[in-house]
This record gives sequence, C-alpha cells and structure tokens, in this order.
Amino acid sequence: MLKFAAMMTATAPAVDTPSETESVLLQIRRKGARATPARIRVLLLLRAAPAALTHHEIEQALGDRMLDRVTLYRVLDWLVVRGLAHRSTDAQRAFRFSAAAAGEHGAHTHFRCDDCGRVFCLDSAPPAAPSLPAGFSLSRIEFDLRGRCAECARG
Amino acid sequence: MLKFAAMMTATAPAVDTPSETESVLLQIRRKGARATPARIRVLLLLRAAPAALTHHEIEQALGDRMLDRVTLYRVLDWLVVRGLAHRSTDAQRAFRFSAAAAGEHGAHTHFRCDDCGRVFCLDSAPPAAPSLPAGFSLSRIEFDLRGRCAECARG
DNA sequence: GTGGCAGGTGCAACCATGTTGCATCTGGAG
DNA sequence: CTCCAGATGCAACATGGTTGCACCTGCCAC
Repeated sequence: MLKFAAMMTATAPAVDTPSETESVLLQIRRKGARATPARIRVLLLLRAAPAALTHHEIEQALGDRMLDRVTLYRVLDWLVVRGLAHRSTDAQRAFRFSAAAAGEHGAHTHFRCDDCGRVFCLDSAPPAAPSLPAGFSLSRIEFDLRGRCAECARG
Repeated sequence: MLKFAAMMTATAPAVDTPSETESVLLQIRRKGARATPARIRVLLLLRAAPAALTHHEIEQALGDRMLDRVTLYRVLDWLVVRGLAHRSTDAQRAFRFSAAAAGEHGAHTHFRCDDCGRVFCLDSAPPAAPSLPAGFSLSRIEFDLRGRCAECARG
C-alpha cells in the first residue's frame, strides 16, 4: 500500500502551520496535561491525515526522529482516553487511529478498503438504529462500508 | 465474561442432535471435502452459538478432547473460505466466527457488547448505502450497534 | 531565571493472537 | 482392504500490543 509519507505530501504539504500547532497545543493543555513534542507531533499528524492510521503508518510518517514504539502507543492511548482521537480495529486486526472532530460525531460512517485496509471517514450520517432485543442498551452506531478504494481499484 | 460452556447449556442443551449432525455433515461433503470430526464439531458449535465466538471461546467449548490450536485455526479458515462461516474482528482485535445462515445475508446488522465483547446478529436489514467518493467500489455493508448486552447491563 | 517533581519517555522483556513448515495420520474412493 | 490427497499435530515463528522500571523534562512555584 501507499506509504503515509507519500499520502501526506500529496494531500497536505503543510502539516504544522503555526496556527495548527497552536490549536493542538491548546487542545492538549486544556486536558490538564503537559504538551510534549510527542503528543503535539502525533496529534498534528492525525488531524492532517485523510484516513485512520495504524501505529505502523504513524511511525513511518514520523520518519527520522521517530518516537519509541511504546511511547507512541501510550500517546495514542492518552489521546483516545481524553477524547482527542478515536480508535477502531481493522480487518487485519490492528488498531487504527483518527483525530476526533472538533464538534465530535457520535455516529459515524466509514469506508474500509479490503485491499489496503485503510479506513476513510465519510460525511454522510448513518441512519437511525433499529429496535434492540429487550435489556440491550445502545451507546454508539457504526455504519461500515467495505469494498475497494479508488487507488486500489485503479492499480 | 460468561464462559461459552455456560452459554451453551443455558441456551442449547442438545448441540448435536442426529439431524443437526447429519445436516452439517452434508453441508461439508457438498463442498467436496472430507467430513472430519474437527470440522463437524466446530460447525455444530457455531450453528448452536447465540453469538459470534472467538477462537478461545471455541477451544473452551470443546472442553476435553480439545483440538490442536492450529487445527482449529485451519478448520475456521476453511469454513470461512467455503462460505460456511463468517469472520469479523472485535474491539479486542481478535477474530470472531459465526455460522453462515443457510440463505446467506449479504448485508448484516450486528450488536457488539462493549463489556463482554460478544457479537449478536440482529435480524433487521441495514439501510441502503450512501453515495461514495469517485472511484470507490462497494462490496459489502456492515451496520454495527455498540452498547451493553442484556446480561452485562443486568450484572 | 531556576529547582523540584509529577508526569512523560525509552528500553527490555513479556503476552496474546494468528501463521508457517513439515512429518505423520486418516476418510473415503476404488 | 489399500492407497493417497488432504487433514492433523507439533514446534517454531511473526505481528501487534502491554508491563515494569529507571531515567528525563515541562511547567509551576518561587
């Protein structure tokens, strides 16, 4: 599959404009935590990414000056716990991370490519939930479309 | 979480009535493969299960006379490839397996319990897909509801 | 500014889940 | 009953994620 570095330069050449960095820094501080380079860089990456990324893709994208594997996991965990990022599992049973939208979307429509495994967030809202068996309580809805993304279909 | 052995006795005391066994045996033979005890036992289990099971839960349910770990993986793979079972990944990034319905459902509504991780197949059909970005092709739709199952909500 | 320390980072070892290679065994066709 | 393609079991490996612990550093108080 396409390296994320390539995706980034193709779709978002300026990842850390001052305003973006500042916004991210504030977002982190507001959670009452230290704004470390690791958190800032990772969150900037996620916000600039066109799709949910795996741990590995993030490592790639950080290039040189790579974070420790474990630190990256911990940063991602932290982001998820604080609600700044979302985590889901892909078909290859690996976690994928994406930045949480400012407003936040309780429900979600995704497209997952069966070929490259990437996950794309679609705009359209999923439909209302059907009725559940007795005793079940609903907290979230996920609407997943599967198939091939434009890139893999072309190749 | 609830052990599958308990689930089974609670909900389906007679797992392998002659007719069920025969039906399963036929299903396997029709795929042009050998009807081995491993395949028969696993498929019977899946058909009797009220929810999608992990590899581990299936091992538990087989109790004594347990299959080799690898054999179980291979049996499950085989069932999936032949279309007799479905495979999905749960929130704990493990695979879950369920018997394919006789008629087969191309699209699917699931309920996943955030507590115990179990997956329940709901009857209601998911809604139609929204429009996709250019170049994307759709092969399957998954409608996932998250929350707590009746059992975990009660506990 | 600068000191101190809660909180963040890096390293090494570990765990869970799934896969591969290969020798041995067996269902079922003939 | 015999035979062998196909199924099984074992051991080793791969991948993705987690834990424990010593060391480092933002950032607040001063």
